[in-house]
Amino acid sequence: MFQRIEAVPAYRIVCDAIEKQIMSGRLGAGDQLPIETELAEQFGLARHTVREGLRLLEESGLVGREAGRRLVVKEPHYAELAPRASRALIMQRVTFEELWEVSMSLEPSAAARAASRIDDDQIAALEDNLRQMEEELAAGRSIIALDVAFHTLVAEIAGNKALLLAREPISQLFYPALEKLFAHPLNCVTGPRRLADAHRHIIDALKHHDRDAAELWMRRHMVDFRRGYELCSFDLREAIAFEGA
Amino acid sequence: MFQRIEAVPAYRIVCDAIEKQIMSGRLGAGDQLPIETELAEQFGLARHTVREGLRLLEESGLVGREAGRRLVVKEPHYAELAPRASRALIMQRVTFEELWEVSMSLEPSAAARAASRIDDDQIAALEDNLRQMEEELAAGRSIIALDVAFHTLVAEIAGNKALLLAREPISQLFYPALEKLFAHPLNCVTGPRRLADAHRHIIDALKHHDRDAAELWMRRHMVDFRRGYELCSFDLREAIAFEGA
DNA sequence: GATGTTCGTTTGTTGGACAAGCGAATATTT
DNA sequence: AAATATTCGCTTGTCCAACAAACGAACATC
Repeated sequence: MFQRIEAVPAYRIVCDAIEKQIMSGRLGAGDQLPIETELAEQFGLARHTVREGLRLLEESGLVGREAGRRLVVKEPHYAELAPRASRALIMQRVTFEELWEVSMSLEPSAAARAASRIDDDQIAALEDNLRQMEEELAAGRSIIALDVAFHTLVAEIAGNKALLLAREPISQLFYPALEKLFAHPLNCVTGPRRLADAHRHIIDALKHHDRDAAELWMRRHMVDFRRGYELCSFDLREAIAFEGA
Repeated sequence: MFQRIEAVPAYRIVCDAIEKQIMSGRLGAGDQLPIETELAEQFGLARHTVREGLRLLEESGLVGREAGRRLVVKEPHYAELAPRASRALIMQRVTFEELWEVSMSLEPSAAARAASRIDDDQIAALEDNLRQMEEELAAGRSIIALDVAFHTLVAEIAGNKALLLAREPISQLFYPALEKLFAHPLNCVTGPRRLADAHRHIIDALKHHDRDAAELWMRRHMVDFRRGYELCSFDLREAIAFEGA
């Protein structure tokens, strides 16, 4: 007969109100928010209550602090949204197989699209990534961060904001998976080598604006990744490990 | 020569500290957090500072309030993470084309996977969704929410947590796109009808555990969606409109 | 022209305080 | 005895008042 009532604390209303101003365009990226005392006065609340609302906004990525100073409205960036999503997936004990399946859908088509749109600067950025990778490889250091960065670069070149946002949390989670893979004796030498070679092929395809080749090599690259995982007898259905830092 | 220094406010340290406890498993989903005064004592901070940290945690979805009472640790759910991501995409003025492209990668493979795993209860849920849709259709009401729900159902049946998280923000944004589409005279009648028919075909394929048919029909369904958009001479590269509520 | 001083502004932090909602225990009524 | 009312303690949400630290700007000094 009556609807469920749930009280909304004032600090949440503050957050929603400011968010609404932002989403409606009355506050745009770069604009400064009024100072806390002024907000408190406008809302008719204590400064502290307003501050709690601002913390909510801050964590949602809509506003940011500029070097300890006044809060400014921001466009949330996929790189800030991703960690939260990654955390959620870890807590839900996502498996390698799940991550791989989604990447298998997204990465090849990202490569294909990137092939159509890539320009010289972007080619240079990819080449640079590969060069650094070769250096680290020669020095016997880890290339995992560079690998994750490479794939993000390709996705950025593809120029699809939805794709970028969708794939980043997943991409980040390959970090621990790759670490595990390259720590295994069966893969610690050939694995990174094959990875760099695949990136070489992908870059070549992108350079020639060859959609099909880019897609194909990306697909092979992903399949190879999974095969390496299986070769080491890792369980594809086991939860991805927690990455400490 | 020296690294950049940036002061970290205490409330953020509080957030990070508690988050670390959660991610390390020392605090698991369902556990209650200590009360605010106790946290303040342990951290050696004022209660208010701790509260601000808790607001950050709250917005990140790691803790939640149970009916105004004590905070409990939660597993962030994709349905809570999605709105933030959707907002980010709207602010970045994501286009229909971008959303469609990603969905074109994700939805068909989700359907294929769902075909392998679907059980009777899930079939019933889909059938129920379609039945409701037919009702709304007959009553001349909007079927948009049911359409979005249908696709989310299929993704849930696919049983891939990473997929679910990746697609939901995008799926949500088709809401305004569909509204625009079905408001157009060219599509307000045939559009919803074709949509329901496609869902019928998809359900049939899923029922028979026919991966290929499910994938094919989902793909056709998506292509049809785009075609409808083009038919109405809508600009695929225009930013998706802001959805008020 | 570079460095130091002063000062107002704004945020981060603290302390103490109180009302309201909730759970549990206890008292009261029928 | 069962249902209802009262009381009480706990915890959160909110408020008020205050101060330290960082910053920007204007000004003074060397």
